[in-house]
Amino acid sequence: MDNIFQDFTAESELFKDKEVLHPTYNSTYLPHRTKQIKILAAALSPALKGEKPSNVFIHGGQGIGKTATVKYVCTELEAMCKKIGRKCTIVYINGEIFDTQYRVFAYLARVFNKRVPMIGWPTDMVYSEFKAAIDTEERCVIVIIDDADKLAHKGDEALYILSRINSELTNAKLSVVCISGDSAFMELQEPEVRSALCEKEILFLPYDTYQLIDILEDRAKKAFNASQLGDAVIPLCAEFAVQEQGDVRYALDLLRVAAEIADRTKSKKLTQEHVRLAKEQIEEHWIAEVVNTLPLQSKILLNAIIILIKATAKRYLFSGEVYATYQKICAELSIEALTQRRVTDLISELDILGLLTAKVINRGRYGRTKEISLIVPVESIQLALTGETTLEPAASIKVESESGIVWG
DNA sequence: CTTCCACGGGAACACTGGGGTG
DNA sequence: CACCCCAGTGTTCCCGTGGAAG
Repeated sequence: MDNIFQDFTAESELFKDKEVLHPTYNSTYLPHRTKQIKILAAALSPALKGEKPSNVFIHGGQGIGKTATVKYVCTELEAMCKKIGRKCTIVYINGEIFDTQYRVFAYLARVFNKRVPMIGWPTDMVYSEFKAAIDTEERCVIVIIDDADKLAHKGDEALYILSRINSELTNAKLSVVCISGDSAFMELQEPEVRSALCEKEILFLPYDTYQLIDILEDRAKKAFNASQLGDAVIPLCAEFAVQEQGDVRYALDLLRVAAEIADRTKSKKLTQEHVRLAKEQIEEHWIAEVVNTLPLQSKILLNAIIILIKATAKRYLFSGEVYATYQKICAELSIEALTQRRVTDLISELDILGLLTAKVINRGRYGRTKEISLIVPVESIQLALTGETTLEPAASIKVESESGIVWG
């Protein structure tokens, strides 16, 4: 009997260093971003003279090098400060994880060795702890807030406070670098906050096909044994990524997954066909991942939507019918149904996640509603939902066009 | 001009999981 | 220990509102 790990022991013929293709890999090779690097470096350079760097607002689409650029410039700055003996601390905060005012300041305080619980204290107390911690000596603190838009709706108070903290500091100086995938987010801030945080503004434009090819070729050189890489594989990845707004991460994922497929099937060469397969697999995985991490109520809602779509064969659904079906399913499962108000929000969340689109329309005499349509295959969602045992009884629910619901 | 439906903002509430104090 | 304070989350309740069909 073979050992179950037998298949995994073989050295890959294709990969030299797979890490390079991973999204967490920090590349210092940032072609086509020299302009942005220069502007950012100039904005932060006052730190070298013990002056306060400008607050910077960086925006542009997903996976086009914003974070990588900032991290690169900051590492360089830190190194230079060390060399010339300046105190400069750079704190990186991901607004998706630290998404409330309290969490941001608690984390910041902890970075400066204050013992602050991650929950429990009044926020202003946490804030004073942080302030006291940094103001003990002359130093420069640069706070990078990545995905600042994620923080914005629940914790935008934090941005406001950070934008004016310097007036309360005597020794230290603090600057904020906001990174946002959503360019509109800063417009929603109060005018004073906006002008304070946007002393410098840097826009990242999506990469075009040729720039993507550059980046991918560099990584591929490090990741693969060159002879195994088929022609036009990289251009194809680049092309697909351009369709995803020039997302490098997506392009690298494609390349990595394609290579894994080639590896698994023991192919001699990495081909375009592998890339196409990878594209499908990534999409499928993504849907499964998103659907599975949804709260139960959203899964029920999604279930209602696919049942309706399959039963009526309509391209668009209206919120009224979706809610009615949702209620029936809840009844069947003996789960308390949420109110329509709440379900409206859940639908909007599914929209943001990218599983469906929901457009508000007015049907005149027939009122206001949301026009809902899935933007991923019904089968994929159904597949992803099959694991959910709670939903199993719902599978028997049948729907008759407009008139209502019949039990099957 | 009315009517209709549900959108979506806002307040208020219940709960949770942590604090500090007497 | 009991007790109240605090931030945060998910929800309900209330309600003003859009805008084309009738």
